[in-house]
Amino acid sequence: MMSNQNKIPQATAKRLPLYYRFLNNLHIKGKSRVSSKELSEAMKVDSATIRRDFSYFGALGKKGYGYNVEYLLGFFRKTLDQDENTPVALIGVGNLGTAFLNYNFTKNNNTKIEVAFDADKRKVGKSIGDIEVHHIEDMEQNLGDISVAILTVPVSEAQNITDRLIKAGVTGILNFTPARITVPESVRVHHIDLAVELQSLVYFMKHYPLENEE
Amino acid sequence: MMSNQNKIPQATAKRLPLYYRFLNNLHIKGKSRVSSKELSEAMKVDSATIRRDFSYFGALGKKGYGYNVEYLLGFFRKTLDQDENTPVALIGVGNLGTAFLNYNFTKNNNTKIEVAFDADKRKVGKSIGDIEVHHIEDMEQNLGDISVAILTVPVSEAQNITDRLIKAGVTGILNFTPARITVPESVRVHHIDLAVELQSLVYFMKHYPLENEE
DNA sequence: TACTTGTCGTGAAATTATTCACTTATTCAT
DNA sequence: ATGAATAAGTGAATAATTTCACGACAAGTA
Ligand SMILES: NC(=O)c1ccc[n+]([C@@H]2O[C@H](COP(=O)([O-])OP(=O)(O)OC[C@H]3O[C@@H](n4cnc5c(N)ncnc54)[C@H](O)[C@@H]3O)[C@@H](O)[C@H]2O)c1
Ligand SMILES: NC(=O)c1ccc[n+]([C@@H]2O[C@H](COP(=O)([O-])OP(=O)(O)OC[C@H]3O[C@@H](n4cnc5c(N)ncnc54)[C@H](O)[C@@H]3O)[C@@H](O)[C@H]2O)c1
Repeated sequence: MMSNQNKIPQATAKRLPLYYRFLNNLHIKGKSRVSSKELSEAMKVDSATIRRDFSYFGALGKKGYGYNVEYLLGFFRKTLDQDENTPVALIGVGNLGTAFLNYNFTKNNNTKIEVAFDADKRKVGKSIGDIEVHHIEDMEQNLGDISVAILTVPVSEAQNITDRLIKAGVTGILNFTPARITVPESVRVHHIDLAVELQSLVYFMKHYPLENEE
Repeated sequence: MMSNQNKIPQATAKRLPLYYRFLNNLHIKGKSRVSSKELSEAMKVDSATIRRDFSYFGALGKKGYGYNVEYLLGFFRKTLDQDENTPVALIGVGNLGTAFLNYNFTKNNNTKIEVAFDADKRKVGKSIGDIEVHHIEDMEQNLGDISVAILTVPVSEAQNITDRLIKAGVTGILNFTPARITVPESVRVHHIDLAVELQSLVYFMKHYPLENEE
């Protein structure tokens, strides 16, 4: 079962949480049946890609019928380990960090920020979105066994904090700073570079003109 | 005046703003020469990929020497149209929207949020990060000829606001809502789905141990 | 000058991802 | 029951991207 899991293409794996959320929404709306075509229109992913993605996990649907929403949802809940909660730490309670604390990824989601750190004493001791802000100096004492961190500190602090996080046992970092941080092979980093995203959107608009109106 | 054939691969185009920012930083630091290997280590992009990416624009380097930082930077400045400013509108001045307004993508960047809209009268009339917040009802009157929008409204409003943006002439949207919005062929949407990013990081940590990607 | 070193640019190979298009199982209407 | 419609699952084709690995050439050195 586990060796099978490793065979799933990364591109597929990245879409799984999206599938899960849409199925959950369909389930909440009371829909019991759905086709790859419907999913395709809702999620803007080609229907063949959806069928292909699902097929890596076996035959989850029925020919001529489609997919049973509840069954599929249950399958993905297990696959995405939605039953165990994953605690997350947030470092840097500034503009972005505060936004994340207030939002806290609560809906359809097993991830939750459980602790936050900042270097600014005016922020320490406060609670934002029910999460207490600790001083960064006490990070190691307050991390517990959390292995996932969201990094929203100034770029100049990014590598230094990263090193400390890794020493403290963190193995996954969602990095919002523009720094391309250096980590050992055993640590996974996903970069979300908002300035790059905006610039690249503008570049595509200018250089890859799209068809006009359907 | 623009857009030669779609010669440049999309994967390459997405990395261009990253290259630009790093070159700019090197230039500021007074570095005049750089190799693909150095760039690779700093940006965590394979050196062959960097050379390949650059080569789509011609022979920008010198064998045995590397790249001249100033020349390369100037080249990408033109390529990325860094000399013309691109005004951006932000819709939804909530947690995320406020963070973006305060930050405003100012450094090394030709994009700037110039106007913001919200439905909440308590927010209208205020200025955040020097950007005035207008009422969403007056959006069309205050958009001017802005063609890029950042969407940070509640998911339930996403499609409705999108339709209005497009009618008002917007052709590019950076969508932070979980909604997969429907747009005509002529409009480009980049989705940044933060909950999906976090969940997918966790999935990769659990199922792809000891490998690094991106 | 001649030799050594460094590094680009790029064909070719490898890998990864998407899409086509067809077979087959199932449902549904009559 | 029967036939038409539907839609999954998938082999094969195609497309996109990355990576290998090497020839060529500039720069530095003695
Ligand atoms: N806000 C945005 O819209 C935006 C957009 C793109 C990128 N970013 C990046 O995200 C990061 C955060 O941005 P922001 O706007 O929230 O910045 P911010 O300055 O508002 O917040 C940074 C926070 O980190 C804290 N901090 C500083 N040093 C620290 C340390 N050593 N340990 C712990 N906390 C420390 C500060 O006290 C502050 O609260 C930055 O790297 C920025 O470049 C932000
Ligand atoms: N904040 C996060 O960390 C986070 C993370 C992931 C996704 N998101 C998504 O980003 C979006 C914004 O999140 P947020 O936390 O900033 O939400 P928020 O509720 O804090 O902000 C939404 C803002 O939009 C305004 N608004 C409501 N209806 C509007 C309308 N019709 N026109 C204009 N403005 C309108 C509200 O007044 C509010 O100020 C949401 O769709 C959310 O799902 C946010």
